[in-house]
Amino acid sequence: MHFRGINNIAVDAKGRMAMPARYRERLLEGCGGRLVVTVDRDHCLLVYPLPEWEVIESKLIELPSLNKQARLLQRLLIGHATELEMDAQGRILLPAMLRDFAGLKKKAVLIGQGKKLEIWDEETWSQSQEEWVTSVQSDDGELPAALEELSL
Amino acid sequence: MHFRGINNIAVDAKGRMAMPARYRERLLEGCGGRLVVTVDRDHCLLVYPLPEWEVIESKLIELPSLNKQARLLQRLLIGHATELEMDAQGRILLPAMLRDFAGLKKKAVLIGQGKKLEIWDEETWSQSQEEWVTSVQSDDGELPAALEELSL
DNA sequence: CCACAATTCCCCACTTTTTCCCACATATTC
DNA sequence: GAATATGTGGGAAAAAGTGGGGAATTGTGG
Repeated sequence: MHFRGINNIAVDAKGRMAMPARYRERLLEGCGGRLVVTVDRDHCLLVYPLPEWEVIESKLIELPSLNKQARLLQRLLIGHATELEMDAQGRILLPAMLRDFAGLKKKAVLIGQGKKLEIWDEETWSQSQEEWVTSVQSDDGELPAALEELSL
Repeated sequence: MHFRGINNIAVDAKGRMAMPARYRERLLEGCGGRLVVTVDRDHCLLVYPLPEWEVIESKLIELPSLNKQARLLQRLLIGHATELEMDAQGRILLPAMLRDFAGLKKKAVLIGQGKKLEIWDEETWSQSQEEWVTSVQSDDGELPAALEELSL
């Protein structure tokens, strides 16, 4: 019951993007099509089903307010969080401000990431992708313990 | 209940490939023909029976979201993981994006690797294979502990 | 409070992709 | 060599993706 996989999507002139059909039924059942979009440090957008988001939001709010990193995270994530719904065609309208943040142009990419979805500008995604493929295998020195033990 | 051995397979114009007959019955019994394909850093594709994949996926999701290496792995593996089923002829349709990633052309190679299968472009495979035969025996200096104790 | 502008929403129509099915070719087995 | 199983290709129906017009709503300024 997790999001996974990659989809090419088009963002039209009005800032709408069609949710892939395979996700729609699940989104309607799971949360009545109510979603929350916010931003990520890596300059992509995050899409959560509303109930999932609320869990994350309360975790964020609980963070110590005197910690600078925590405040930054709160402003970034909670500050940009926008609730929106799918229209009758299964599309969502991304607010202009969030589109700008992620540098979204016409072509975008939607990535399933477990509890959430990520939206990337296509160009940004493919560039980052190449870097990752090489960087993941190169610096094996700094891997956290959990990663070292991972068996695929 | 492990996959092993190597098969030459053809990828047709629509991106379909026939699963070797000896695997089909097992795949239907084990997971109702439900498979997950994702990518590997070595530019090949990995095919898991759905239940096997879900184990790996949950491990990945549990990794700390603030760790950069973890995020890269998540985006690479979960981000490309696509669920698919065999059709009536025992074929699977590989998404265009994954075919591109692995550089798949008409001729490919399917390799049993225990819990999973690997799909390689034939040319890439034969090239890599030669390199490995030489490189595996050369760098015995940096083996992790588990490898040092391995008795073949 | 009204008028105007901008944005959002809803609907329709078109294009592209995916899916399903059938048919044939090739290989294996008896 | 016939019969079964496997591999391969392609066509057509269905579904999904895409774009745009116009109504409705919101917001702004006079």
